[in-house]
Amino acid sequence: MARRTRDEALETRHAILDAAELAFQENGVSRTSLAEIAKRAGVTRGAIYWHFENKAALFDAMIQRVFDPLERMLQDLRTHEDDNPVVALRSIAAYYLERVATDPQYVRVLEIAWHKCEYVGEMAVIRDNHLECGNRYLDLNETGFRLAQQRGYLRTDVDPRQAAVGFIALVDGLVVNWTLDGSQFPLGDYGPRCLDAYLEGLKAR
Amino acid sequence: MARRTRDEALETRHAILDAAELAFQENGVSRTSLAEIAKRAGVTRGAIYWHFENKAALFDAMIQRVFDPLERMLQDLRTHEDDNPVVALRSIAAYYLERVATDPQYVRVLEIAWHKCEYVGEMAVIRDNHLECGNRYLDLNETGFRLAQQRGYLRTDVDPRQAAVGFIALVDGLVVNWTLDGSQFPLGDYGPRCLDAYLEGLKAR
DNA sequence: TCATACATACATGCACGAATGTATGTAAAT
DNA sequence: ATTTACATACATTCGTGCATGTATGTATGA
Repeated sequence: MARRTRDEALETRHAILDAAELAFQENGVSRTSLAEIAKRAGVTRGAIYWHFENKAALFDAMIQRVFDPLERMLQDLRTHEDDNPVVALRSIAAYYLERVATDPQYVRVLEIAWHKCEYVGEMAVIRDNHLECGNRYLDLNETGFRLAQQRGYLRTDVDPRQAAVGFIALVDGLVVNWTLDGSQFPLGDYGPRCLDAYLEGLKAR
Repeated sequence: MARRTRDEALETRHAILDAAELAFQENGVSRTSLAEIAKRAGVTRGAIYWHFENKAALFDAMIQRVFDPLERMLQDLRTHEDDNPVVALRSIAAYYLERVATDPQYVRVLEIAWHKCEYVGEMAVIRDNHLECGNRYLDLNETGFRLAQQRGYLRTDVDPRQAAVGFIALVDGLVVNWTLDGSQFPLGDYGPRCLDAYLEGLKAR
Protein backbone atom coordinates (compact mmCIF):
# COMPACT_ATOMS: atom_id res chain seq x y z
CA MET A 1 0.00 0.00 0.00
CA ALA A 2 1.15 3.48 -0.73
CA ARG A 3 1.84 6.08 1.89
CA ARG A 4 -1.30 7.51 3.49
CA THR A 5 -2.06 10.99 4.74
CA ARG A 6 -1.92 12.02 8.39
CA ASP A 7 -5.63 11.63 8.94
CA GLU A 8 -5.66 8.28 7.23
CA ALA A 9 -2.82 7.20 9.48
CA LEU A 10 -4.94 8.08 12.50
CA GLU A 11 -7.74 6.00 11.03
CA THR A 12 -5.30 3.12 10.68
CA ARG A 13 -4.31 3.53 14.31
CA HIS A 14 -7.90 3.34 15.42
CA ALA A 15 -8.59 0.42 13.12
CA ILE A 16 -5.74 -1.43 14.81
CA LEU A 17 -7.09 -0.63 18.26
CA ASP A 18 -10.59 -1.72 17.20
CA ALA A 19 -9.24 -4.98 15.85
CA ALA A 20 -7.22 -5.51 19.02
CA GLU A 21 -10.35 -5.09 21.15
CA LEU A 22 -12.21 -7.76 19.23
CA ALA A 23 -9.27 -10.14 19.02
CA PHE A 24 -8.33 -9.77 22.69
CA GLN A 25 -11.92 -10.32 23.74
CA GLU A 26 -12.14 -13.50 21.68
CA ASN A 27 -8.76 -15.08 22.33
CA GLY A 28 -7.20 -13.23 25.25
CA VAL A 29 -4.24 -10.90 25.14
CA SER A 30 -1.39 -13.39 25.31
CA ARG A 31 -2.90 -15.79 22.78
CA THR A 32 -3.56 -13.22 20.08
CA SER A 33 -0.61 -12.53 17.88
CA LEU A 34 0.11 -9.18 16.34
CA ALA A 35 -0.33 -10.89 12.98
CA GLU A 36 -3.90 -11.76 13.93
CA ILE A 37 -4.65 -8.17 14.89
CA ALA A 38 -3.06 -6.89 11.71
CA LYS A 39 -5.14 -9.29 9.64
CA ARG A 40 -8.37 -8.13 11.27
CA ALA A 41 -7.41 -4.49 10.82
CA GLY A 42 -6.59 -5.04 7.14
CA VAL A 43 -2.93 -4.11 7.57
CA THR A 44 0.34 -5.92 8.25
CA ARG A 45 2.48 -6.17 11.36
CA GLY A 46 4.58 -3.40 9.94
CA ALA A 47 1.76 -0.94 10.51
CA ILE A 48 1.34 -2.07 14.09
CA TYR A 49 5.05 -1.72 14.84
CA TRP A 50 4.95 1.72 13.26
CA HIS A 51 2.17 2.94 15.58
CA PHE A 52 3.06 1.00 18.73
CA GLU A 53 6.29 -0.16 20.29
CA ASN A 54 5.02 -3.65 21.08
CA LYS A 55 1.95 -5.57 22.21
CA ALA A 56 2.03 -4.14 25.73
CA ALA A 57 2.07 -0.58 24.40
CA LEU A 58 -0.81 -1.43 22.08
CA PHE A 59 -2.75 -2.86 25.00
CA ASP A 60 -2.04 0.23 27.07
CA ALA A 61 -3.25 2.51 24.28
CA MET A 62 -6.40 0.41 23.89
CA ILE A 63 -7.18 0.82 27.57
CA GLN A 64 -6.38 4.52 27.67
CA ARG A 65 -8.55 5.25 24.65
CA VAL A 66 -11.54 4.20 26.72
CA PHE A 67 -10.64 5.26 30.24
CA ASP A 68 -8.90 8.57 29.69
CA PRO A 69 -12.21 10.37 29.03
CA LEU A 70 -13.67 8.71 32.11
CA GLU A 71 -10.75 9.82 34.27
CA ARG A 72 -11.07 13.35 32.98
CA MET A 73 -14.75 13.28 33.85
CA LEU A 74 -13.82 12.31 37.39
CA GLN A 75 -11.42 15.23 37.71
CA ASP A 76 -13.67 18.08 36.65
CA LEU A 77 -16.44 16.81 38.83
CA ARG A 78 -18.43 19.02 41.14
CA THR A 79 -19.39 17.12 44.24
CA HIS A 80 -20.94 20.19 45.84
CA GLU A 81 -24.35 20.22 44.21
CA ASP A 82 -25.93 18.46 47.15
CA ASP A 83 -25.14 18.98 50.81
CA ASN A 84 -24.70 15.22 51.17
CA PRO A 85 -21.60 14.24 49.18
CA VAL A 86 -22.75 10.63 49.08
CA VAL A 87 -25.36 11.69 46.53
CA ALA A 88 -22.62 12.60 44.11
CA LEU A 89 -20.64 9.43 44.80
CA ARG A 90 -23.74 7.38 44.16
CA SER A 91 -24.50 9.11 40.89
CA ILE A 92 -20.90 8.64 39.67
CA ALA A 93 -21.04 4.92 40.37
CA ALA A 94 -24.51 4.56 38.91
CA TYR A 95 -23.44 6.40 35.76
CA TYR A 96 -20.45 4.07 35.46
CA LEU A 97 -22.60 0.98 35.83
CA GLU A 98 -25.14 2.26 33.31
CA ARG A 99 -22.37 3.11 30.90
CA VAL A 100 -20.90 -0.39 31.22
CA ALA A 101 -24.32 -1.92 30.73
CA THR A 102 -25.06 -0.04 27.50
CA ASP A 103 -21.76 0.75 25.75
CA PRO A 104 -20.45 -2.35 23.95
CA GLN A 105 -16.94 -0.89 23.80
CA TYR A 106 -16.90 -0.60 27.57
CA VAL A 107 -18.05 -4.18 27.83
CA ARG A 108 -15.28 -5.35 25.52
CA VAL A 109 -12.50 -3.45 27.22
CA LEU A 110 -13.63 -4.27 30.74
CA GLU A 111 -14.05 -7.92 29.89
CA ILE A 112 -10.51 -7.87 28.54
CA ALA A 113 -9.10 -5.94 31.48
CA TRP A 114 -10.76 -8.17 34.07
CA HIS A 115 -10.76 -11.60 32.49
CA LYS A 116 -8.71 -11.75 29.32
CA CYS A 117 -5.25 -10.58 30.31
CA GLU A 118 -2.50 -11.32 32.80
CA TYR A 119 -1.00 -8.41 34.70
CA VAL A 120 2.57 -9.60 34.62
CA GLY A 121 5.86 -8.30 33.31
CA GLU A 122 5.31 -5.23 31.14
CA MET A 123 1.59 -5.49 31.82
CA ALA A 124 2.17 -5.05 35.55
CA VAL A 125 3.24 -1.47 34.90
CA ILE A 126 -0.05 -0.81 33.16
CA ARG A 127 -1.95 -2.33 36.07
CA ASP A 128 -0.05 -0.11 38.48
CA ASN A 129 -1.19 2.94 36.54
CA HIS A 130 -4.79 1.93 36.95
CA LEU A 131 -4.23 1.01 40.55
CA GLU A 132 -3.07 4.56 41.10
CA CYS A 133 -6.21 5.84 39.43
CA GLY A 134 -8.25 3.46 41.56
CA ASN A 135 -6.55 4.81 44.67
CA ARG A 136 -7.50 8.34 43.74
CA TYR A 137 -11.09 7.19 43.30
CA LEU A 138 -10.88 5.46 46.67
CA ASP A 139 -9.64 8.65 48.32
CA LEU A 140 -12.39 10.64 46.63
CA ASN A 141 -14.97 8.29 48.06
CA GLU A 142 -13.34 8.19 51.46
CA THR A 143 -13.33 11.97 51.86
CA GLY A 144 -16.90 12.06 50.61
CA PHE A 145 -18.05 9.54 53.18
CA ARG A 146 -16.06 11.30 55.92
CA LEU A 147 -17.68 14.62 55.07
CA ALA A 148 -21.09 12.98 55.01
CA GLN A 149 -20.40 11.56 58.43
CA GLN A 150 -19.43 14.96 59.83
CA ARG A 151 -22.63 16.39 58.43
CA GLY A 152 -24.70 13.72 60.09
CA TYR A 153 -25.72 11.79 56.98
CA LEU A 154 -23.68 8.72 57.88
CA ARG A 155 -23.73 6.43 60.87
CA THR A 156 -21.03 7.41 63.32
CA ASP A 157 -19.94 3.84 64.02
CA VAL A 158 -18.51 3.12 60.59
CA ASP A 159 -15.04 3.95 59.33
CA PRO A 160 -15.36 6.21 56.26
CA ARG A 161 -12.52 4.39 54.54
CA GLN A 162 -14.21 1.07 55.14
CA ALA A 163 -17.41 2.48 53.73
CA ALA A 164 -15.52 3.59 50.62
CA VAL A 165 -13.73 0.26 50.25
CA GLY A 166 -17.02 -1.61 50.41
CA PHE A 167 -18.70 0.75 47.99
CA ILE A 168 -15.97 0.35 45.40
CA ALA A 169 -15.83 -3.39 45.97
CA LEU A 170 -19.54 -3.55 45.26
CA VAL A 171 -19.22 -1.60 42.03
CA ASP A 172 -16.20 -3.59 40.85
CA GLY A 173 -17.75 -6.87 41.93
CA LEU A 174 -20.88 -6.17 39.92
CA VAL A 175 -18.84 -5.35 36.82
CA VAL A 176 -16.47 -8.28 37.28
CA ASN A 177 -19.27 -10.79 37.68
CA TRP A 178 -21.41 -9.32 34.95
CA THR A 179 -18.57 -9.30 32.42
CA LEU A 180 -17.89 -12.90 33.43
CA ASP A 181 -21.48 -13.94 32.69
CA GLY A 182 -23.93 -11.33 31.53
CA SER A 183 -26.86 -13.74 31.73
CA GLN A 184 -26.70 -13.93 35.53
CA PHE A 185 -28.40 -10.60 36.08
CA PRO A 186 -29.26 -7.33 34.32
CA LEU A 187 -26.52 -4.90 35.32
CA GLY A 188 -28.35 -1.71 34.45
CA ASP A 189 -31.30 -2.84 36.53
CA TYR A 190 -29.75 -4.53 39.55
CA GLY A 191 -26.58 -2.46 39.80
CA PRO A 192 -27.98 0.85 41.04
CA ARG A 193 -30.40 -0.92 43.38
CA CYS A 194 -27.52 -2.81 44.97
CA LEU A 195 -25.74 0.48 45.50
CA ASP A 196 -28.83 1.85 47.20
CA ALA A 197 -29.09 -1.16 49.47
CA TYR A 198 -25.49 -0.74 50.55
CA LEU A 199 -25.81 3.00 51.11
CA GLU A 200 -29.06 2.48 53.00
CA GLY A 201 -27.12 0.40 55.51
CA LEU A 202 -24.70 3.27 56.08
CA LYS A 203 -27.29 5.98 56.62
CA ALA A 204 -27.64 7.61 59.99
CA ARG A 205 -30.82 6.66 61.77
CA MET B 1 15.88 -40.70 38.61
CA ALA B 2 14.70 -44.19 39.32
CA ARG B 3 11.13 -45.20 39.60
CA ARG B 4 9.46 -43.99 42.78
CA THR B 5 6.79 -45.61 44.91
CA ARG B 6 3.12 -44.70 44.77
CA ASP B 7 3.29 -42.36 47.74
CA GLU B 8 6.38 -40.68 46.45
CA ALA B 9 4.64 -40.16 43.13
CA LEU B 10 1.83 -38.39 44.95
CA GLU B 11 4.40 -36.19 46.62
CA THR B 12 5.81 -35.38 43.20
CA ARG B 13 2.35 -34.47 41.98
CA HIS B 14 1.85 -32.08 44.86
CA ALA B 15 5.33 -30.64 44.41
CA ILE B 16 4.44 -29.87 40.81
CA LEU B 17 1.20 -28.20 41.88
CA ASP B 18 3.01 -26.19 44.54
CA ALA B 19 5.61 -25.08 42.03
CA ALA B 20 2.88 -24.17 39.55
CA GLU B 21 1.16 -21.96 42.14
CA LEU B 22 4.32 -19.99 42.78
CA ALA B 23 5.30 -19.76 39.13
CA PHE B 24 1.83 -18.75 37.95
CA GLN B 25 1.57 -16.12 40.64
CA GLU B 26 4.91 -14.63 39.64
CA ASN B 27 4.73 -14.78 35.87
CA GLY B 28 1.13 -15.53 34.97
CA VAL B 29 -0.24 -18.74 33.51
CA SER B 30 0.49 -18.20 29.83
CA ARG B 31 4.00 -16.86 30.38
CA THR B 32 5.21 -19.72 32.54
CA SER B 33 6.50 -22.69 30.62
CA LEU B 34 6.16 -26.23 31.83
CA ALA B 35 9.96 -26.31 31.91
CA GLU B 36 9.95 -23.49 34.45
CA ILE B 37 7.46 -25.35 36.65
CA ALA B 38 9.47 -28.55 36.36
CA LYS B 39 12.64 -26.71 37.35
CA ARG B 40 11.02 -25.27 40.45
CA ALA B 41 9.59 -28.65 41.42
CA GLY B 42 12.96 -30.32 40.98
CA VAL B 43 11.74 -32.60 38.18
CA THR B 44 11.64 -32.48 34.38
CA ARG B 45 8.82 -31.86 31.94
CA GLY B 46 8.48 -35.62 31.63
CA ALA B 47 7.14 -35.81 35.16
CA ILE B 48 4.59 -33.11 34.47
CA TYR B 49 3.37 -34.81 31.31
CA TRP B 50 3.09 -38.02 33.24
CA HIS B 51 0.83 -36.52 35.89
CA PHE B 52 -1.11 -34.06 33.73
CA GLU B 53 -2.28 -34.02 30.15
CA ASN B 54 -1.15 -30.46 29.49
CA LYS B 55 -0.88 -27.05 31.08
CA ALA B 56 -4.64 -26.50 31.17
CA ALA B 57 -5.19 -29.78 33.02
CA LEU B 58 -2.45 -28.84 35.45
CA PHE B 59 -4.10 -25.48 36.04
CA ASP B 60 -7.46 -27.16 36.57
CA ALA B 61 -5.97 -29.56 39.11
CA MET B 62 -4.30 -26.68 40.90
CA ILE B 63 -7.61 -24.87 41.24
CA GLN B 64 -9.55 -27.97 42.28
CA ARG B 65 -7.02 -28.87 44.95
CA VAL B 66 -7.99 -25.69 46.74
CA PHE B 67 -11.66 -25.26 45.94
CA ASP B 68 -12.98 -28.81 46.08
CA PRO B 69 -12.87 -28.85 49.90
CA LEU B 70 -14.62 -25.48 49.94
CA GLU B 71 -17.35 -26.68 47.61
CA ARG B 72 -17.89 -29.76 49.74
CA MET B 73 -18.20 -27.52 52.78
CA LEU B 74 -20.92 -25.59 50.98
CA GLN B 75 -22.87 -28.76 50.24
CA ASP B 76 -23.05 -30.27 53.72
CA LEU B 77 -24.03 -26.97 55.17
CA ARG B 78 -26.84 -26.60 57.65
CA THR B 79 -28.59 -23.30 57.12
CA HIS B 80 -31.27 -24.09 59.67
CA GLU B 81 -29.49 -23.25 62.88
CA ASP B 82 -31.02 -19.80 63.00
CA ASP B 83 -34.55 -18.84 62.02
CA ASN B 84 -33.11 -16.09 59.84
CA PRO B 85 -31.26 -17.78 56.95
CA VAL B 86 -29.30 -14.60 56.27
CA VAL B 87 -27.31 -15.32 59.42
CA ALA B 88 -25.93 -18.47 57.79
CA LEU B 89 -25.25 -16.71 54.49
CA ARG B 90 -23.37 -14.02 56.33
CA SER B 91 -21.25 -16.48 58.24
CA ILE B 92 -20.35 -18.40 55.09
CA ALA B 93 -19.20 -15.27 53.35
CA ALA B 94 -17.35 -14.02 56.42
CA TYR B 95 -15.61 -17.37 56.80
CA TYR B 96 -14.57 -17.21 53.17
CA LEU B 97 -13.17 -13.71 53.53
CA GLU B 98 -11.31 -14.62 56.69
CA ARG B 99 -9.93 -17.71 55.03
CA VAL B 100 -8.69 -15.68 52.08
CA ALA B 101 -7.15 -13.13 54.41
CA THR B 102 -5.17 -15.69 56.39
CA ASP B 103 -4.37 -18.67 54.15
CA PRO B 104 -1.47 -17.85 51.82
CA GLN B 105 -2.43 -20.68 49.47
CA TYR B 106 -5.86 -19.15 49.02
CA VAL B 107 -4.24 -15.82 48.29
CA ARG B 108 -1.97 -17.35 45.67
CA VAL B 109 -4.68 -19.31 43.90
CA LEU B 110 -7.22 -16.51 43.99
CA GLU B 111 -4.70 -14.00 42.76
CA ILE B 112 -3.93 -16.36 39.89
CA ALA B 113 -7.57 -17.10 39.15
CA TRP B 114 -8.58 -13.44 39.16
CA HIS B 115 -5.56 -11.62 37.77
CA LYS B 116 -2.97 -14.00 36.38
CA CYS B 117 -4.79 -16.08 33.78
CA GLU B 118 -6.91 -15.68 30.69
CA TYR B 119 -10.11 -17.67 30.48
CA VAL B 120 -9.88 -18.54 26.83
CA GLY B 121 -9.73 -21.72 24.79
CA GLU B 122 -9.24 -24.74 27.03
CA MET B 123 -9.29 -22.44 30.04
CA ALA B 124 -12.82 -21.30 29.18
CA VAL B 125 -14.09 -24.77 30.05
CA ILE B 126 -12.53 -24.47 33.48
CA ARG B 127 -14.11 -21.07 33.96
CA ASP B 128 -17.50 -22.50 33.01
CA ASN B 129 -17.16 -25.12 35.74
CA HIS B 130 -16.60 -22.44 38.32
CA LEU B 131 -19.36 -20.33 36.85
CA GLU B 132 -21.68 -23.27 37.43
CA CYS B 133 -20.49 -23.48 41.01
CA GLY B 134 -20.99 -19.75 41.35
CA ASN B 135 -24.51 -20.09 40.05
CA ARG B 136 -25.30 -22.69 42.69
CA TYR B 137 -23.96 -20.33 45.33
CA LEU B 138 -26.10 -17.56 43.85
CA ASP B 139 -29.19 -19.76 44.04
CA LEU B 140 -28.36 -20.70 47.60
CA ASN B 141 -28.18 -17.04 48.54
CA GLU B 142 -31.30 -16.15 46.59
CA THR B 143 -33.45 -18.76 48.29
CA GLY B 144 -31.99 -17.72 51.63
CA PHE B 145 -32.90 -14.10 51.08
CA ARG B 146 -36.34 -15.06 49.79
CA LEU B 147 -37.02 -17.15 52.87
CA ALA B 148 -35.81 -14.35 55.09
CA GLN B 149 -38.17 -12.01 53.33
CA GLN B 150 -41.11 -14.34 53.87
CA ARG B 151 -40.24 -14.52 57.52
CA GLY B 152 -40.15 -10.77 57.84
CA TYR B 153 -36.42 -10.31 58.26
CA LEU B 154 -35.96 -8.58 54.93
CA ARG B 155 -37.45 -5.45 53.44
CA THR B 156 -40.38 -6.34 51.20
CA ASP B 157 -39.40 -3.88 48.47
CA VAL B 158 -36.23 -5.63 47.39
CA ASP B 159 -35.91 -8.51 44.92
CA PRO B 160 -34.30 -11.47 46.72
CA ARG B 161 -32.24 -12.28 43.65
CA GLN B 162 -30.98 -8.73 43.45
CA ALA B 163 -30.06 -8.90 47.12
CA ALA B 164 -28.11 -12.09 46.43
CA VAL B 165 -26.39 -10.66 43.36
CA GLY B 166 -25.26 -7.61 45.33
CA PHE B 167 -24.09 -9.70 48.25
CA ILE B 168 -21.94 -11.92 46.06
CA ALA B 169 -20.68 -8.95 44.10
CA LEU B 170 -19.57 -7.39 47.35
CA VAL B 171 -17.72 -10.52 48.45
CA ASP B 172 -16.08 -11.03 45.06
CA GLY B 173 -15.27 -7.35 44.71
CA LEU B 174 -13.52 -7.33 48.06
CA VAL B 175 -11.43 -10.36 47.12
CA VAL B 176 -10.69 -9.11 43.61
CA ASN B 177 -9.53 -5.72 44.80
CA TRP B 178 -7.61 -7.07 47.75
CA THR B 179 -5.74 -9.63 45.65
CA LEU B 180 -4.98 -6.81 43.22
CA ASP B 181 -3.42 -4.68 45.97
CA GLY B 182 -3.40 -5.97 49.51
CA SER B 183 -2.10 -2.69 50.89
CA GLN B 184 -5.32 -0.84 50.11
CA PHE B 185 -7.20 -2.24 53.08
CA PRO B 186 -7.12 -5.08 55.63
CA LEU B 187 -9.46 -7.72 54.24
CA GLY B 188 -10.04 -9.63 57.46
CA ASP B 189 -10.97 -6.41 59.18
CA TYR B 190 -12.96 -4.47 56.61
CA GLY B 191 -14.53 -7.41 54.79
CA PRO B 192 -17.03 -8.61 57.38
CA ARG B 193 -17.95 -5.04 58.30
CA CYS B 194 -18.75 -4.26 54.70
CA LEU B 195 -21.01 -7.31 54.60
CA ASP B 196 -22.79 -6.06 57.70
CA ALA B 197 -23.30 -2.63 56.19
CA TYR B 198 -24.84 -4.15 53.08
CA LEU B 199 -27.07 -6.52 55.04
CA GLU B 200 -28.10 -3.68 57.35
CA GLY B 201 -29.52 -1.89 54.32
CA LEU B 202 -31.66 -4.92 53.49
CA LYS B 203 -33.15 -5.42 56.94
CA ALA B 204 -36.85 -4.86 57.52
CA ARG B 205 -37.58 -1.78 59.57
C1' DT C 1 9.52 -67.11 48.26
C1' DC C 2 11.37 -65.97 44.47
C1' DA C 3 11.87 -65.28 39.73
C1' DT C 4 9.60 -63.25 35.99
C1' DA C 5 6.68 -60.10 33.42
C1' DC C 6 4.66 -56.03 33.20
C1' DA C 7 3.35 -51.41 34.65
C1' DT C 8 4.91 -47.28 36.52
C1' DA C 9 7.34 -42.93 37.10
C1' DC C 10 9.88 -40.44 35.38
C1' DA C 11 14.26 -38.28 32.15
C1' DT C 12 15.98 -37.08 27.61
C1' DG C 13 16.07 -35.58 22.97
C1' DC C 14 14.08 -33.91 18.81
C1' DA C 15 11.00 -31.88 15.43
C1' DC C 16 7.87 -28.51 14.59
C1' DG C 17 5.31 -24.36 14.54
C1' DA C 18 4.50 -19.92 16.10
C1' DA C 19 5.50 -15.40 17.49
C1' DT C 20 8.51 -11.64 18.03
C1' DG C 21 11.69 -8.01 16.72
C1' DT C 22 14.21 -5.83 13.30
C1' DA C 23 16.13 -4.60 9.05
C1' DT C 24 15.07 -3.14 4.76
C1' DG C 25 12.19 -1.82 0.67
C1' DT C 26 8.98 1.63 -1.26
C1' DA C 27 5.84 5.00 -2.77
C1' DA C 28 3.44 8.87 -1.75
C1' DA C 29 2.76 13.00 1.20
C1' DT C 30 4.83 17.25 2.76
C1' DA D 1 14.39 16.04 -1.07
C1' DT D 2 13.19 14.17 2.82
C1' DT D 3 10.26 12.16 5.91
C1' DT D 4 6.31 9.39 6.62
C1' DA D 5 3.47 5.33 6.70
C1' DC D 6 3.46 1.45 5.93
C1' DA D 7 4.72 -3.68 3.48
C1' DT D 8 7.97 -7.38 3.08
C1' DA D 9 11.52 -10.43 4.33
C1' DC D 10 14.46 -12.54 7.55
C1' DA D 11 16.67 -14.27 11.79
C1' DT D 12 16.04 -15.90 16.21
C1' DT D 13 13.96 -17.45 20.17
C1' DC D 14 10.89 -20.23 22.73
C1' DG D 15 7.51 -23.58 24.04
C1' DT D 16 5.01 -27.57 23.10
C1' DG D 17 4.11 -32.29 22.13
C1' DC D 18 5.68 -36.61 21.30
C1' DA D 19 8.63 -40.41 20.89
C1' DT D 20 11.72 -42.97 23.13
C1' DG D 21 14.91 -44.58 26.84
C1' DT D 22 15.33 -46.58 31.42
C1' DA D 23 15.33 -48.16 35.92
C1' DT D 24 12.65 -49.54 39.43
C1' DG D 25 8.23 -50.89 41.92
C1' DT D 26 4.68 -54.39 41.95
C1' DA D 27 1.75 -58.19 41.04
C1' DT D 28 1.57 -62.99 39.76
C1' DG D 29 2.41 -67.84 39.22
C1' DA D 30 4.97 -71.87 40.32
